[in-house]
Amino acid sequence: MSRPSPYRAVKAHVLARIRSGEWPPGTLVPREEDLAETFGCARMTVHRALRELADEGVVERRRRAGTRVALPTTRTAPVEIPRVDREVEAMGASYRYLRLARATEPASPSAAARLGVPEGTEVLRVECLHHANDSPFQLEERWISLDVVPAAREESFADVAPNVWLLERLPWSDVEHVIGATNATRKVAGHLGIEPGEAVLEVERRTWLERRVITYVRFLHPGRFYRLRTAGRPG
Amino acid sequence: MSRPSPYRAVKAHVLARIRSGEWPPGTLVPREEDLAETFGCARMTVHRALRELADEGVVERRRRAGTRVALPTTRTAPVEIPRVDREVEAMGASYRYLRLARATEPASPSAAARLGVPEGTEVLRVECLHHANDSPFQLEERWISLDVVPAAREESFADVAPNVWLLERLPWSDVEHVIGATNATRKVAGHLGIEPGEAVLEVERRTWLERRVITYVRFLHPGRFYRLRTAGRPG
DNA sequence: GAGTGGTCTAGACCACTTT
DNA sequence: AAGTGGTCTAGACCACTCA
Repeated sequence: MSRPSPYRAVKAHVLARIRSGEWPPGTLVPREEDLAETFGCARMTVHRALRELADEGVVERRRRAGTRVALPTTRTAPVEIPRVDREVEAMGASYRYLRLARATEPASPSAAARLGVPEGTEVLRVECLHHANDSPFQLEERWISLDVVPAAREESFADVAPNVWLLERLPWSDVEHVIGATNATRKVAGHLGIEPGEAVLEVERRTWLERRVITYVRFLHPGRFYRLRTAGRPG
Repeated sequence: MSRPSPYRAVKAHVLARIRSGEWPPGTLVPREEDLAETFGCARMTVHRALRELADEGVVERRRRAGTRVALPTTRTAPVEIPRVDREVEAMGASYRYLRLARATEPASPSAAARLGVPEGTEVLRVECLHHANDSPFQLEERWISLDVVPAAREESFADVAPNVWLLERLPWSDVEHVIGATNATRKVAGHLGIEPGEAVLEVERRTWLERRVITYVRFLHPGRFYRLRTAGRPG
């Protein structure tokens, strides 16, 4: 262990009491001023420790009412949705990208709804496949709003994956994910090298730049092989 | 809008530059001291703003090297895994819990591995079903380590869901989730009221208390109806 | 060695909520 | 009205990392 800085010491102290069960949910944590005196440090130092614990959902703070240990039921764990190419490489496998289709076309009702544009607006649709060690790992179907990203009209996406291309050019302000499970259609099964009807993990993502949808994308993964993983702590 | 506090103003200023594209990834953000002068505030105030942006993954900071706009590719979005009963109620549906089975039994090899106990150790297995408006919403199979939670031996779980019971009694220090898709077996399909072979969303969760696994649980949701959802921002 | 961020202090005043 | 957290200041010194 290294010497913990004072604010870390305060955090650790409070967390240890909570985890040991000594301070069950609802317990009133000592006032900042008292903790500062206990630890022989400034109130700002204690404040930072408690503020971070509050940000992490470990405690709840209200002026006048003080700081209380939060009910663990209100806490949720973050799940990370990784970028496929990096994930493949992290597994020590070789990554390969293959474009299946690219077309500018009038937005279908569902695509228009998801991109937030009028039906029939010209949008770019790209379909591609990501491989790990030459076996299909992710099937991607993507719509890009040409209003927001006009430069995409000139890009073939034959060699560069759309997510890489987009991320290098555009910042984003909001993102939404929807995760579900579905049965592989014959077409999907053919691309992923599985049997029709096999379960596939479906991740849909919409990305915004200041209220306008940049892109809507649907990823399909073979359910037998692919998992989303995460680890988290309450604090 | 209300008057933002100075540190929020600094955060907003930096975020706006990044989102507008004026500061693309890799751009060097002004030094704390310079920003403090620009905003006419103390360096600590700027520091807090930049520290929060760094915690959120928007910028990367290194001593001597300064603060740089992070590559958006390194950012990930959090997904919240909600508690089922609350989720059902949030949809305006009525929630119902049904215990299917409860038994203390020697840990099978796979259960032992997941709980981190020797094979054959006595563990508690609970199987139950969660309903929304009387239709099955989630099938749950759970193993509880009796070494860590001896009190569970006396609880029937006939009326109280294990997660609620556990959360009211025990704090936790770590959690891991694995999300995948699988095909419903005949038994699973029967419980969930779907056809065998239909895609189901599978969420596995392990919860630790200081290096010891409290419980391992596997949730199965009908893929046709259930989705995990999230929304996030880069900062 | 020099320049950046990381942390801390010992105050101060403000904002909010409960009494 | 009083008590709590929320924020800020104007310094200070330390830790790390690059040149």
